[in-house]
Formats: sequence, structure tokens, C-alpha cells
Amino acid sequence: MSRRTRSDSSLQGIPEATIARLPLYVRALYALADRDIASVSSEELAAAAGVNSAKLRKDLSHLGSYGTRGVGYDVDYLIYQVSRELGLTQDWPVVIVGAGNLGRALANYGGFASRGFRVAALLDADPLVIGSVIAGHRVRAADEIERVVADSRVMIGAITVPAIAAQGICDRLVAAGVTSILNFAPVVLNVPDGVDVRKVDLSIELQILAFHAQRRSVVQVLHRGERDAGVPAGNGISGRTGRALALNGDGQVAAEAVGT
Amino acid sequence: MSRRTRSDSSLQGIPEATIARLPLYVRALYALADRDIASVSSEELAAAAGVNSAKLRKDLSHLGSYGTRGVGYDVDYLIYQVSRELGLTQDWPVVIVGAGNLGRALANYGGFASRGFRVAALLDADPLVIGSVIAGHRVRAADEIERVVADSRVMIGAITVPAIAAQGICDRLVAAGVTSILNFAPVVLNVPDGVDVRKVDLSIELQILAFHAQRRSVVQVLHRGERDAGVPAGNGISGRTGRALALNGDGQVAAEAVGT
DNA sequence: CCGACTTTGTGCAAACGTTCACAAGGGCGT
DNA sequence: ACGCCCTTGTGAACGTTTGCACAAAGTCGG
Repeated sequence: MSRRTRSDSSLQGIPEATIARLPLYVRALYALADRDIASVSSEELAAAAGVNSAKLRKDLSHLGSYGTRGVGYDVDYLIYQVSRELGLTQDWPVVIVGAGNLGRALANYGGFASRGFRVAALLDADPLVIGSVIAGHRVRAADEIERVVADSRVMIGAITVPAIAAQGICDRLVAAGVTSILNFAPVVLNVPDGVDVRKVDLSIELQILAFHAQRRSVVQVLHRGERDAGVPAGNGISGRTGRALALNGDGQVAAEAVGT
Repeated sequence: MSRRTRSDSSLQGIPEATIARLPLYVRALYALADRDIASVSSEELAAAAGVNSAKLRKDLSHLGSYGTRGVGYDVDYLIYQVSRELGLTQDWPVVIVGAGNLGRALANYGGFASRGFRVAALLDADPLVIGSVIAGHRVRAADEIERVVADSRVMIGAITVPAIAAQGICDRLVAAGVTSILNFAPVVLNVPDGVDVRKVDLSIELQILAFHAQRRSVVQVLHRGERDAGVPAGNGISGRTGRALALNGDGQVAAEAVGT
């Protein structure tokens, strides 16, 4: 036993999938707390977070035994425990590089300040933008990256610059000592070991949506086709899938023709 | 065999994980095409996309056999095949509800128009914003959701309104016939079966980063602690983890004291 | 104080995803 | 035409994640 007070499981090995869901639980818990709900069952909390209750219980069990059998979880207590596990009980200064639309959105983002994150500085390379005030922050020159990181003990950087500039900014952030990077630019960043990069990509999410939407159309059309004995209908669901049909009716052969 | 011209694998069952990576490959392929590279090996493409080459090959194998052994993949041909699979060869009108910072960022997003997505309309509820022009679109009233969806055959909606308003907008989009929703608001949306929701959450990504950053700090501090024979050092790495230490040195007991 | 009821925490099996390692297959030099 | 060499496509092993189903453990009414 010795000095291992921490719940054993938490130091080594909370599954990545679990970690990705913890923020969901924190948010759902805060919503409950706002409604003055003091206690919640795994079933209710799971519903509020949009997951399955067995998964929720298993996730929480990785942090420790914070529930009471027959009763549920104490909302405030669980908020504290999950927040602590995520590191939200401490203060995280973040530097945002790129004061374009996304950088501004981020600086103005409400969930930002409310969970321990604080905008240490908002930087940009454009002389026209430098000096203007956005979300209460005077935009500073991108040249000041190193100074800002050092002065404010920044450990997290958000990159919201155009794709072409992202790797350069990333290199400077890393050189200045930033070890966690949130990348909004649509490029794959190269970083040394020990630096953690997560990316948020609007375009990728849209493309995934498009895939499923297309698949729904195709399936509908195929069902219709089977019923109609194999002749692809010229007009699927109210005309929306016109081009999809042209491509998917015999995609393979069309592809061969185009590609080779 | 009959009428199953499509590559067998593609109609039912491309793994979700594969689909999530296809946009990455498309992007990397376009970057290669821009540099006039006509052919690429799985090793090179994997490096460009930031994945392992075996994974890339397996992913592509789900779409069909589009490579040439001993040579690699034809860049243009592969772009076409992957794009078609994702549904990017057709036109996707998107309605953006919420013309705040995020909505504007989205409307201005370059990767938006370039991959078959088109802003059908940009809506907002604020009378001060309605009528202004953003990214070439005159902002229209949020009341017009139904009309816009019907007139432009919109199948994808992006929700960039405050959390409190998101569910209402979502309901109206769904009622109007939208079946794919990209949600930027930090809430869990309730939708009927058959509607596909994806969420992008800046705050969640930050929290995951914070978790890993904290874990790095804690590990460092613990190593230091072991070396120093068990007494938690008052100051971990250059003072940055002051509060983390207070919490993690004996987190369990501190938690009990606070929580109950 | 006890027994019925509720809900947590978890062993287990199935589904899913990743990685290795190599056979199959195609180009290219001779 | 042949054989070498290179790279794809994939079977098989491994690891991770999910979900079921239930024992363990607590509350609460009588």
C-alpha cells in the first residue's frame, strides 16, 4: 500500500475512449447542478450525456468508486472528481495564434473560460489586426509568441492560422515550450515526441456527414430499384439525389472510364 | 452476381473508423496533385496523412483495388475514387444557422466550398445581423429555415447558435427535412431515428489536451518525488504545477474532505 | 432489526480496430 | 521472355471498446 493514495486505476491507464467522454459528463453534471439536482443515477446521467448507462458506469469506475449503490451519484462530488481527473481544477493559460474568424470564435467561446481555460494572449501576423481588441484582449504580434509563452507559463496553444502558416507557428510554439497543441488548420503537423496535438477539422466532419447522407440516398434508391425490377429510377427522393444516382448507378464502371 | 456492379465491399460496411480517415487521404492526395505528383506509394501517402501505412492500405482496400502492386496509387484516380465514396462528387447545399463568430468562420472556411459543399444560406435571429453581408451571403432571418431548406434542397445543417437555442433550431431543421446536422453548440441534441448528428466541440478537445498535459506534469512530479524519498516537492516543474500538486499529492483524501 | 428494493461496479464475451508479416501480383531491366 | 524487385492487398494475431447481465452493497419502510 505505502503512499499510493490515488485510486490505483487513475495513475496508469484510463482508456482514451473514456477520457474523451469525461468532458461530456462534466457538462451534463453542471447542467444538473444548475437545476439544483443533488443526486443522479447512472441511467439519468447517461441519458443527459447521450451515452449508454453501462458505459457511463464503467467509465466512472476507472476514476474510483464515487457512487452509492441503490442511490446514485452526488452531483457536486462527481463534478469535483471528474474535473480533477481532467485537470480542470487548475488554471490553463492558452495562447491563440491567428485572430481570424476561428481565433475570434475561440476567444469568445463561453465554455473556454468557465472550465479553467484562460486566454493568455491572442496573436496575429496581420498589422491591420494587431492592436485591435477582441473579446477583451488586445491582439498582439505573432512575433511575440516566445515572450507570451514564457511570461504567462503557457502550456496549451491553439493554432487558427491559414494552413500554409500552421507548421511554422507550431514549430515556434514547441520551441517556446508549449507541449499541447489544438490545431484548427487543415494540415498534419509534425511535432517531436512528447508534444500532444489534437485537431479540429470542420471540413472532415462535413465530409463524414456527406458520406452517410449519400449512403442513405443510395440505399433508398436501391430499394426502389429492387422493387422496380432493376431499372434505376431517374428520380430518387424528390429529385435531391440526381447526381448521386448518375454516379452510383454503376459507379465502378464509370470510375474505370474516368480514372484510366 | 446480377446487378451488383459496385465493389461489393462498399455498399454495406465500410468501417466507421475508415470513413473518418478518408477525408484525410483526400486532402493529402490533393496536396500531392498540386505538386504534380502523379503516383504515390502507400508509405508516402500514409506519411502525408499522418497514419500508419498498413492502416492506409486496409482502409483503401475497403473501397476496392485501386492500387498497382509494385508501383503504388495513381493520385488523380484515387482522388476520384475516394471522393466518390465520400459523396464529394455531388453538390451539398448547407444551411448555417447562427451568424456569430463560429457561423462566420464556417461561412468563410476555404475547405468548405472546395469539396462540394456550398453555403445555401446563413441565418441568424438577431435583427442587427440580419441583412448584413458575410462571406458573400446576405444574412437572412432564422424564421426562414423552412423556406431555405425547401427552396435549396438543403440536406445538411450546421448549428452555430448559443447552446440554449440549439435544440429548437435542430427541431425546426429536422421538421423541414434536414437529415444531417453538424452541431457546434455544447449540448446533446435529441433527434428522431434516421437523422445523423455530428458534433464539434472546442471545449472537449481542450479538456482532453488538459488531461494529458496534467498527466505529464504529475508523472514528472512523481518521479521527482520517488527520487526525493517520498516527500512531495513544493514546486514541481518551474512552478507551473503548483495547484496540481496540492490536488494530486494526496488527491483521494482531499477529495473526501471536499466532497462530503 | 430485517427484508425488499434499487442501483452501482464488474466479469465476461462479442464486436471492432490496429498492426504485423507475407503471399500475390505487377513492372522493369536484361 | 524471364526473373528480380517492389508494393499492394489481406489473413491472422493482438489490443481496445462496448454491452450484457448479475453479484455486491447500500437505502428505506415497517
